[in-house]
Amino acid sequence: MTIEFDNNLPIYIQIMNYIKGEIVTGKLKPGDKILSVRELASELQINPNTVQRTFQELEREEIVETRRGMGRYVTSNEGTILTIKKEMAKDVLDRFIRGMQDLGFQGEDILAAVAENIRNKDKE
Amino acid sequence: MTIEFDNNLPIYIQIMNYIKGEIVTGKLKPGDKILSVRELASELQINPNTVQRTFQELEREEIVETRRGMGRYVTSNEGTILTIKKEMAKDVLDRFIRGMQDLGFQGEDILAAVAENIRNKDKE
Amino acid sequence: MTIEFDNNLPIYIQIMNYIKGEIVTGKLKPGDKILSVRELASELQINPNTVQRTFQELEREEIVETRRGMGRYVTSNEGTILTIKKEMAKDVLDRFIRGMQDLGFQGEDILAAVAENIRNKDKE
Amino acid sequence: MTIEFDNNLPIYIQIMNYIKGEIVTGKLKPGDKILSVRELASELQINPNTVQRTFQELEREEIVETRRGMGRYVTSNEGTILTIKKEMAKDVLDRFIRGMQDLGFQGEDILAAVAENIRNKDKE
DNA sequence: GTGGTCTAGACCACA
DNA sequence: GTGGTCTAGACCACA
Repeated sequence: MTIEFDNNLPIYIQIMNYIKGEIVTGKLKPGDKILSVRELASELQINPNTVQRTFQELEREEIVETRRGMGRYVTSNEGTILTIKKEMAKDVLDRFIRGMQDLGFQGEDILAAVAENIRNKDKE
Repeated sequence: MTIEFDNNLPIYIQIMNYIKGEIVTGKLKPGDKILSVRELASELQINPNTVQRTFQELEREEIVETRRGMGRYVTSNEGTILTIKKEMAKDVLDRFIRGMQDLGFQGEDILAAVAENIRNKDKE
Repeated sequence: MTIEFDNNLPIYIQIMNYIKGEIVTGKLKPGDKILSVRELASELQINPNTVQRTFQELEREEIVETRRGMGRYVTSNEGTILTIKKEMAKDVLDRFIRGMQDLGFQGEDILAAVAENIRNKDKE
Repeated sequence: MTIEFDNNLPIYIQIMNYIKGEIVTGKLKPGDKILSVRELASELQINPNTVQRTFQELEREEIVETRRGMGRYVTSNEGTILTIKKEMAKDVLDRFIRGMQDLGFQGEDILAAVAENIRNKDKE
């Protein structure tokens, strides 16, 4: 497991996004055990405080739960996971549309740009 | 001129984006004079130093030029403007595609989501 | 560490040049930790904001890197350092040659002037 | 007459250097009449105040003199011109040597760099 | 502790 | 008037 950190975003947010991605795409399944703070910190070479904060936030969103003395687990509540996935997707999409509109692109232009981008990615 | 500031991004970045948007969409044209540091600061109700920083960054991107003692102007180089517009669009688009892929969406799903979003926006 | 400030150049530029000199001459080595903003500010008796600006510029030139919450470090990329050293030397040299030519000195005269200057310095 | 202005140096200094260069290299001779403030300002497309300041400084250095109602002239005192030429050359040279030393170059290295630079310029 | 941002306000060089 | 620099000091996010 490696994450390429981007200097503009707090590390704890980047780890959060990474873990949420794993859960939302099913690579981490409901009920799966998660690495401990220490394990994750040493694997990513970052400060345990930072990992701690990541988990706090994930718990606040109820996508991760702590079982006393047994560690942390992906929530078993699949509804929560689906909701978060939808929220994240809406967020990404809205930010995109707004960004393109700020640059002066209209509806059809935007769609065309996405279509072209995807076609190019497929060719690679 | 008003900007709704978003707490997550530094103010000077938000003003930058706003001005770049104005230039890139042609609302500010090549060679146009830009508000002075003091004018913009008082209009936006923020500190002149913050505006100063905005302009410095815009200048570094060569989308704005300073003429000593005479104020700042949108670059007359239309090529620079076009380049920046393309960079910004690519950035927005790539970030979007990556974001959707991280959530487990594939090419066609992404396109469909954009299409639906645009159709809904049109109805509003 | 002391720098004699020259009134003609902004302080933050002078500190930049000083630090770049330390790096380029190997007194500060790749990967070395740099004084923090607060430390350097108190040592040089100048405002932390001014030091902050120095570091920002050094970072933009990629000769210094920030590790969040951990301080700043000389880049580990020795290529970058070498490139900057060459750029700086070219700059100093070109400025010199141009200056002498503007005064009406030709190639051999310039060389002779340098040779004499160096010989005199050696005697001191 | 055109000067490529460099954004880092005040315009009035750049014009000063230009005129001093003309005098010191003999393109403007002792006793020659100099363009008026208005003429020079319109030719260079700059503010007359700026030209005015240039001339003030040149007069302070006694390399230019005003004759009441007749305009400004290059000093007829050739000694003054020679002195200024020497001062300027010393300045350029000292700045150069110091710059190279700050980059870690020693006497012979510096001489070699100059020699090479001149040889290359000759080839062009 | 460390850097990043921002305000408030001053002073200066330049045009 | 216009931009550039600097000080003083605050507050916050991050590690």
